[in-house]
Amino acid sequence: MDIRTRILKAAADVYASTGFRGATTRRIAQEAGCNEITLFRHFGSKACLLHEAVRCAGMEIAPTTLPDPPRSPRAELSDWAHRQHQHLLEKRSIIRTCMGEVEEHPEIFPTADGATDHAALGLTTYLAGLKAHKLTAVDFDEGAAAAMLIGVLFADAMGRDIMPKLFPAKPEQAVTRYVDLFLRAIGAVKQ
Amino acid sequence: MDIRTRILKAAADVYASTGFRGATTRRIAQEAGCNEITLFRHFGSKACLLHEAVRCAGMEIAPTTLPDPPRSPRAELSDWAHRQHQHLLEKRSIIRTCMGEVEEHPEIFPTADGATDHAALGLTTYLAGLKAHKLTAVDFDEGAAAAMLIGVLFADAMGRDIMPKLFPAKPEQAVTRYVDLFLRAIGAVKQ
DNA sequence: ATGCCTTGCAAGCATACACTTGCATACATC
DNA sequence: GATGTATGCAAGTGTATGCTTGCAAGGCAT
Repeated sequence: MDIRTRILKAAADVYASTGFRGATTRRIAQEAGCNEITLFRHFGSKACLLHEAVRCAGMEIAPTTLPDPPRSPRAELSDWAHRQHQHLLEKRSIIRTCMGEVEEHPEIFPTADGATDHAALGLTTYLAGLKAHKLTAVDFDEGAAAAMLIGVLFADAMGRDIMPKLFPAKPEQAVTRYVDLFLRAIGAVKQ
Repeated sequence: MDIRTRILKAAADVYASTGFRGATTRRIAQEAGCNEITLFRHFGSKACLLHEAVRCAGMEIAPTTLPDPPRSPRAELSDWAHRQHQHLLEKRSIIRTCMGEVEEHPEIFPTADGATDHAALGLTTYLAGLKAHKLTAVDFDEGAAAAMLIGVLFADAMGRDIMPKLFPAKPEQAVTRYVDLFLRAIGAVKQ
């Protein structure tokens, strides 16, 4: 692997587990298996390195999309939710660290082009499509509904390892149940 | 105010905005308006001080309870949800910091006696009561439902200031909509 | 072979940190 | 008045950190 890539990965890992202050240049260099100076030669400063490392770590996402003409809400939403949850679960460490430091280092937080915003937009559009195609029996606010589904997926992925009482079920089972509840909440027509 | 209390409050504030490493004894002392040594004389070490400060900051909670024989699900759940959300919103800073550092400092994270666990238990019990009293039209998993409502309240409170696209509505309006969706999800009987 | 480019090594610098020591000052209780 | 207790001030210790400097070793193209 390229040394630059190795450094970026090491920086993201160390940052995820120790935060900005804890991610010392010495430790990142050790984790990357290179000399400390090489970091500075490549990225100039610790701040620039971490900034880019977090940006790249967030960019690895393969954004799951929902079909444009919705056909089978249950199947499509279930598939989408499981993928989103899986992704959040894998990245939970760096996401939690980023969120914990967003007030001190807002510039390091991937905001506008973040995956979550993208996911929210996609889901909202999909839900609007559901209504347009008469696949729901009741009226509801797409924005609130999207926030609700994404919210519970997010909270579950962030909290299940540290608050096991709140999320006792296994990940896949839990997500399936969330989707079930969600479908009923938006009055999805059974197929 | 007692100096000990002042120090604890200052420690919690500084910790909430800068994390464990960022919460230097100098800055805490400055924030508390006392000498740095006083911290050590009272609490022995920075770790002990922060541990107790976070514990106390989390303990300030006035845990909102749900009525035992449920009567009006919409009114009761709405009231409860708004209170929970308000509380999470007020404490979002320290909660985010705690979550971001839970892997590095698990001992500082208020777990078992935490408010969230308590809230989850109370809500689960309430939902079971709803089913027992035939106030719901469909069957559902109380645990998953509780996680869903708490999850979205949590995600909203943690994320609305840093991901405004995901949570565009005003807090109270958003919570009301979550509760509406939730009531439909659990098939709550209209009253 | 020469020169360039990347990387490594050793050492160091200025700063900040947690924490300690010694001493002085106030205040309250006896 | 004497004594103990809580707090403050000044100074310092050892360590860690971000970052720099100087120099050498290796690969690679000309």
